[in-house]
Amino acid sequence: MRGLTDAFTARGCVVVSAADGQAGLDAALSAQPDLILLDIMLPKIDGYEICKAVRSRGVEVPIIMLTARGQEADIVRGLNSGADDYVTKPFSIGELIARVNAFLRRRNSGREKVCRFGDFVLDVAAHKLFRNGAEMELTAKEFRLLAHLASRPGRALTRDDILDAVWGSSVFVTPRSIDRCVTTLRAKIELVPRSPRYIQTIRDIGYRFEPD
Amino acid sequence: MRGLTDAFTARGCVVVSAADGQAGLDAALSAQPDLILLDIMLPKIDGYEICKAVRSRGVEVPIIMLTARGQEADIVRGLNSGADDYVTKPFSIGELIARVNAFLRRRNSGREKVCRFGDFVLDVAAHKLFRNGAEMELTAKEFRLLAHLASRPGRALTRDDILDAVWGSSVFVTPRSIDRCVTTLRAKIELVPRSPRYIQTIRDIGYRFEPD
DNA sequence: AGGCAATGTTACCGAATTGTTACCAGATTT
DNA sequence: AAATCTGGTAACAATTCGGTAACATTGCCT
Repeated sequence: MRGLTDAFTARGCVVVSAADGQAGLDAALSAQPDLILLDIMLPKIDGYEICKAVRSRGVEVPIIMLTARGQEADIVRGLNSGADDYVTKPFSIGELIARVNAFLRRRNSGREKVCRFGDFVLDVAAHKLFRNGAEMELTAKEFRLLAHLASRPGRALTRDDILDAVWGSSVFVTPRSIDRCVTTLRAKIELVPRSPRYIQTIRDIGYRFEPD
Repeated sequence: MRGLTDAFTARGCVVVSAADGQAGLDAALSAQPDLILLDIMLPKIDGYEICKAVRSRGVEVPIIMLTARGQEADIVRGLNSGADDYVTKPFSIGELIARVNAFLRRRNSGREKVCRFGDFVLDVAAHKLFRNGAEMELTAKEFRLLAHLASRPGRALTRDDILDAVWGSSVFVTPRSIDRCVTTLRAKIELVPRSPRYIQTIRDIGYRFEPD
């Protein structure tokens, strides 16, 4: 669909297109797009299967299906295989763009890549932490730990959970390594490390990140 | 639209419906729904305005618009005023439900379970207990005990059962440890620990948690 | 190879939690 | 009514847990 590609590139999007189902699936998994437009009628693998395959890999990116068929059963089937929206041909480019925007807007407002707390800004993508606009030095472990805590604000995280996410499930380290990392991290971000405001310890459980 | 209300209540949803735009706007802001179905053609205020009004209050709940009009311009306008999806009449209930599910599925990933009783809120995910909004300090054992009791309200739990769930099947402790923990827990949450309202003892058996 | 920073490990300390024991009161039984 | 049983609870003891300093190790850079 050259027309679609042109329309979106003209709007400043970066478009990756694929000729058939298998190629599209590979592209979806490797290119990590912000949104997927998926035609149902495809050579080799049909759109429903692609959709399921993508979702089964844990990819949660919005998927909008495009199809000539307008039967209710198809729509239901499409949405149930993991699509988020469904547009039937013929559709106008304008409508499609509006729907795409609706998803992108949502994503941008909801899951921002930066995380704010107190007078800190944590930019995960850039791997940087700022306090009042000034960049702070964090070690790799400290950063990952902070990012993981901050990504689940207000939730109690067990030591195992943290170990898994920050150190990786395969490595073996003493659970005390967490404490040590927490100590150094607190020394950098907490005003009073002895009575932490952000990284709270839950005795016998683990830690909890408390924004603001 | 009685048909819609019935269809969703039948599927276990709690439905709040409103007769006109103003009422709907009020309801949307006060009821804090998980999703809004919004008819465009409404008396008093039209759907686009409602949509903008809801969004301008910072409410980010998914909004699906329902309309008889299928013109591209209307669709674009709807999505641009903050709607996430747009369904044109006539539509089938099945399709609508599928679309609703697509949004709710997306939402449900970060669902938190809290447990309310009296003027307490027990937030297991955050590992916190609140009384009238004020956080209370509980020790790990107390918290686990309370969470276990509260997760089986109104049921008689044997000492063995509690020992297993809270202390773990592998550890060996005197059954009296339960009593001690119950005592300290009651001291914190019961108004009159001597005649407990929530944690009742069943002689010769164990305890029972009585919500409200 | 040497130096340096980051990270993991161990040990010790203090504090808080938790288990145990003992004693008491009320209920139940004989 | 006395004996007995069960649970509440206070007091004490033991244990556990997390903070942190000191030391060891790893890996990288020159």
